[in-house]
Amino acid sequence: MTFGEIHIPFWEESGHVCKTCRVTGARFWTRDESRTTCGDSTSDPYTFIGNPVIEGFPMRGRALKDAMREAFLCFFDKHGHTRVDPYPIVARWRDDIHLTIASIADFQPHVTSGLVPPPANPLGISQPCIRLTDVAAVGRSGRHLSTFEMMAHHAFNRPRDGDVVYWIDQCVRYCDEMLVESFGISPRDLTYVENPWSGGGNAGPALEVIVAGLELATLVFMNLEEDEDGDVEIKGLRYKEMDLQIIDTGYGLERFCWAAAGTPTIYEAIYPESVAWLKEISGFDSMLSSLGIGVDIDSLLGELSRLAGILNIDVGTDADALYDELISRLSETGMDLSVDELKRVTDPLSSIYAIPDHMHALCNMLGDGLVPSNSKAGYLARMLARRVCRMKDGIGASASLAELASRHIDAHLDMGSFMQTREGVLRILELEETRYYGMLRKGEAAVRTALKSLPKDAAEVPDETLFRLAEERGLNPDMVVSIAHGLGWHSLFVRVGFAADLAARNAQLTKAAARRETRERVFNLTGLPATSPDYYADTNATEFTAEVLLCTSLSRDAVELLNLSSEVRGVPTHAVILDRTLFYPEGGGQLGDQGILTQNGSVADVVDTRVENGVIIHLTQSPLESGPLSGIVDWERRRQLMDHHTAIHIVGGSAREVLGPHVWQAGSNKGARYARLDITHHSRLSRGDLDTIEDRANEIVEANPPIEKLAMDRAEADSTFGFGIYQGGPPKHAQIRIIKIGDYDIQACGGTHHDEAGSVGELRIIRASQVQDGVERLQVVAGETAREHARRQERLLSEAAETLGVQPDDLPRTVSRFFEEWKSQQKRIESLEVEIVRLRTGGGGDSSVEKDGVRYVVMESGGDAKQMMAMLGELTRDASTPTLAVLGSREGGGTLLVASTEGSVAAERHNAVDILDEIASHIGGGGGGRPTIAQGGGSKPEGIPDALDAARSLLGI
RNA sequence: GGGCGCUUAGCUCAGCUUGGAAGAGCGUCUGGUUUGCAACCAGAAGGCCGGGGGUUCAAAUCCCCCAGCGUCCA
Repeated sequence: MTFGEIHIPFWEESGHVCKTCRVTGARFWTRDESRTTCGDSTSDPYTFIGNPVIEGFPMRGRALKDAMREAFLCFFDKHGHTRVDPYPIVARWRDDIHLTIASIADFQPHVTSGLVPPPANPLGISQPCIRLTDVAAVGRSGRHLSTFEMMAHHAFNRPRDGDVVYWIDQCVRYCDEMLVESFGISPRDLTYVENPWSGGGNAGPALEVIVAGLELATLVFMNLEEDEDGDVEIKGLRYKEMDLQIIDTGYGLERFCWAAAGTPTIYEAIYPESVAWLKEISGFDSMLSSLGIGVDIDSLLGELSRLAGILNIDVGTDADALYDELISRLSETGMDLSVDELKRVTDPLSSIYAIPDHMHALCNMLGDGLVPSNSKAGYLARMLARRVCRMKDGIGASASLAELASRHIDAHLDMGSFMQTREGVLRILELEETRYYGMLRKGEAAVRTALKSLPKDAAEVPDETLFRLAEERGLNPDMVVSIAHGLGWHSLFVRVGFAADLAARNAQLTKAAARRETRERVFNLTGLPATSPDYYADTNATEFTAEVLLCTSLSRDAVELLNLSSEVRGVPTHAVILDRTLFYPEGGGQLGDQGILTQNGSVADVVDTRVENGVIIHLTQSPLESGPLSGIVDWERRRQLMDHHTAIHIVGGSAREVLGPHVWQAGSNKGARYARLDITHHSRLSRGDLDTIEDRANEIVEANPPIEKLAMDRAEADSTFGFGIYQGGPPKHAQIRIIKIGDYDIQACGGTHHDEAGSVGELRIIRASQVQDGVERLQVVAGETAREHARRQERLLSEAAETLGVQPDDLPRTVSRFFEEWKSQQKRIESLEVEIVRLRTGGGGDSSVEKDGVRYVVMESGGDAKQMMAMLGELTRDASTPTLAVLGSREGGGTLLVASTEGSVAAERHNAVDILDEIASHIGGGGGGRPTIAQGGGSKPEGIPDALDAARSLLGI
């Protein structure tokens, strides 16, 4: 028996036989002795279309999903599973993925690694998921979705401890019984295909559950983890058995719905209202009848779906070849139509199908408090919003994005379970749509410029141009071509295969970027026990005694790697590890403590404190011996850090209250000199907004609620307070510390905080800046720093006011008056200079010599380069008097200008650059320019007369 | 988190590759013209070319830093 083969008593008991698929070669189990294919091969078309295989579910859309979900969960309720509420769709408890992509993602990494117990065992769940990897196929394949619910039953086993809930045999029994009993699937239609799974460092045998050509579920038995010394080898990697062995199942809710509805595509089963409405407002049916194709649309769609299920529609596949294939397959079933006709049906239809799917994903993401952005998870929301905008415009639907959302929410969602309000979602989508059209408008100019050199009858846009427009301007090739058509390039089209090349190019760039350097470990701490963090017991304590466990010197490279904050004064030379400490190490955005360690009368300055794996490292400027010492934390600094940290929590709570539930902490930094808080928000913040947030924050400070510090298990904290507590990022431990400031703000946080909010004192939000789209950075000062900030502002004002000799109140008016005056005087100087030039160069004066129809002007003009240029203009611009002028000035180390009247005999006869090169040596410099105008400079102003003489003799005058 | 791009007149944008007199369209103002117009003609005003360094005889243009904005990817 090799890896992945599954022998269980259930097979024999239930009359299953093992077969090998004649198409794919896969091993599969079936009750149908005559079967020769596994059910999931190119020879297994969907047979449930028009002929549902799941019975007893006559409803459609949301009601169908609700009924399916309930039937599934109910079955597992009855079989000893605890029902667990779904997790949010934005995976904020993880730092490796942005969106929840599977039910098991809820329990990674801490539960699956064994660090934290599962919320229940075994458990049943229906987890909304979003996967955007195949987003391009949504709407086209008939079965792809970007968002779906993964129904699942999970069990977590520890066979080594004799703690086994159930394993493969029981899992398959549950699955089989449920499909047959609860959903009325005919046992003979079921196949179980062996398809071992591996990925992300784990592996295990797995079964795909197939009915009527449709994969309904996957049962994964995760029991292996990557290990160099493991005894199982899979795809070149070695694995060993895990302590924790996990039943990881996934049942596609929407696929169950489809199988029960038997509709041509999955979209009609779950979004029937949206599909019908979009067809209506886009005039799809009238378009169809005007097309006059003699084929029944429903049977055509059903046939397409059947085929699309077989033909693998992927991003980057050659669409034309696919269409040819479809046409020939269709004609086999008696449907004759041209590629063009087929496209005119499927192109708008794919949008009509994809829009509800995208809206579902988008509303879920925004409902969970996500703010569209140009990076991270927010970008994924923006991408979906823009895809919808493009598609709805493409099919000529007049509804706005917000209208689409409004209808979608009414038909398919329950806003009550969301963090964001309905108004909030619609408002954000309005903004997104505005941005989208702004981008398109700007895109028009970008396309015009990029294509400028391309002839109007060109057929192809250079690849490089398309790549650049896509990356810099967000214009995909189709958009570029359609904009170009509007601008007069009528024959342009996107070359076949370009989309695939673009995807490949992105993949390559991504791969290159992924080669990230693994961070070097600065300290070698092996064998050291975790330091006792005594600062938690009493955040006001500053003096302590402890034992030195280790003191090592720091190399310059090590100091470099530490990336010290600007608040660290001096360079640390040693790292000191104690058994216990009151020094708070940098963490959760709060900078490390400073202070002193005293031993036998000698004092070591602690300039910063860090932590690695629970071991706290004091960075000192002198070595210490093993043995006892006493330490004092710089209380002034620590107090300031606490002021700032507590203030940041209060401001976060206040911002959420003022701006809305989409406000999340996107990062923070708390030093002694200032603190900043990055929050997610869809618009720029005005000073008025900041004032409102600041006022509310100060109200909270004045209300002086107690600050509770609770230690809790992760699962308990999740269920008590919700996922909002992970403002500071994914939790790193099984036990987490909760900071609860009244009811204003509750977060998991490892920082040091006051015991009462009032201790923060004064709190001010100095300014807001945008760190990325959708993320605003608030600069906050509190306590003494707030007072210092106010003093500093006053000083700036009074200094500036003093210089101008006015009162600070009059500064804005005075400054703008001075600026206006400065500008108008600047103007006046310029016009006077022009006048001077006119006076000095009138007719060339005495320096003018006429020879062979050319006027020669060689003179020392004075003035700077700009004035001289103006003079040259006066002298040479008049085409009726061909002129060659040579001007010199002693300013700026000596400046020489040579110019001729363009297009005249003077220009034909002389090259200004040649003349300049000849004479520039007299001022010890050089220069250049065009044949009709040259300028140069040097470092010997006194050589100007010589240079001009040289010019005269050169010109023979 | 990693790229790439943009910032020039009140607005929308050229100019930068290859350094050499700061441009266009729209808008504004003045005058003309017209029964009338999102009309036409003539002219004018309007620019710290985002900020700061550097290279150069010379920088909107090349290099570095900062800021603001946009966009792609993870």
